[in-house]
Parts: sequence; C-alpha cells; structure tokens
Amino acid sequence: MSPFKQKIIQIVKMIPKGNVVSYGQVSLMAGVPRGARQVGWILHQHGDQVPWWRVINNAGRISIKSVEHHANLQRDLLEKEGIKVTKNLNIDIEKYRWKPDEKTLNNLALDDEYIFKILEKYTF
DNA sequence: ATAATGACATGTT
DNA sequence: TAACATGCCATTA
Repeated sequence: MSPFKQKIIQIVKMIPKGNVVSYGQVSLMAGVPRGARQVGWILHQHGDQVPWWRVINNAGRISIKSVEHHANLQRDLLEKEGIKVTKNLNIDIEKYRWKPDEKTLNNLALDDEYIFKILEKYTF
C-alpha cells in the first residue's frame, strides 16, 4: 500500500455527499498533479470502501467500463444524492464540484505550492 | 530492467 | 464541437 494510494483513499472518503470531484482534482490534492489515471485504478480496486461514484472526469462525464461498477449504477447513486445526470451521462460538474476549504487542505500535509494550485484551479 | 496498459487531463487541429 | 496527440505514473507482464 503506497502512500499515494492511502492519500487518494483518504481524500475520496472526504468528499461530501451531494458533491463530486474530478480525477485530476483528487490527484492534485494527493500531491501528484498528473496522476489522474492512477486515481482510476485505485478506485477500481477499492470501490468497496470509498464513494467512487463521486469521482468523474473533468468533462463532467462518466466513462467507466467496470463490471461491478457500471455507468448506470453510478448515475443512480449520484441522482440519489441529488445530483442531476443527463441521459448521455453528462453532469454539471462545476455546479456540484467539491471545493475544499484551506483548513481541509492543510490537513492533507501538502506543500503550499499545491494548495495554491488547488485554490487557483478549483475554488477561485 | 524494459515495455505496455489505463475509471484521465490538456493543448492543438 | 470533436477528434487526435502527447504527457503522466503506478501497476503488470
């Protein structure tokens, strides 16, 4: 279990109900700016212990191919939390995006440089 | 050790 | 708007 993996899991678990984040955002919050793809396989492996359905790609779309966790299931789970999903699996990510406050980010023990990036990119 | 793979992201065409 | 190319990096083969 790598530290990277632990961080990802820790972060995904923090996502509030009714909110979503992008893979890239989670990755950045874990201190790996370009590890979006890795977030995917971690969720695939640990889908039973994290709210994987609150993580979508930055285009606001669901494009997963997993057998246990198919797109249809994800849509249902999201709608259950009050998130609107169109028929073509499109979501208004900016409307529902989780924007963590500085306090939360500080708890992740990130370098200031990353915290600034996150704030700049996702909360301004 | 090297190469291929993938629940992605971003910039160019 | 959509398709294509390139960058990423942990895991697998």
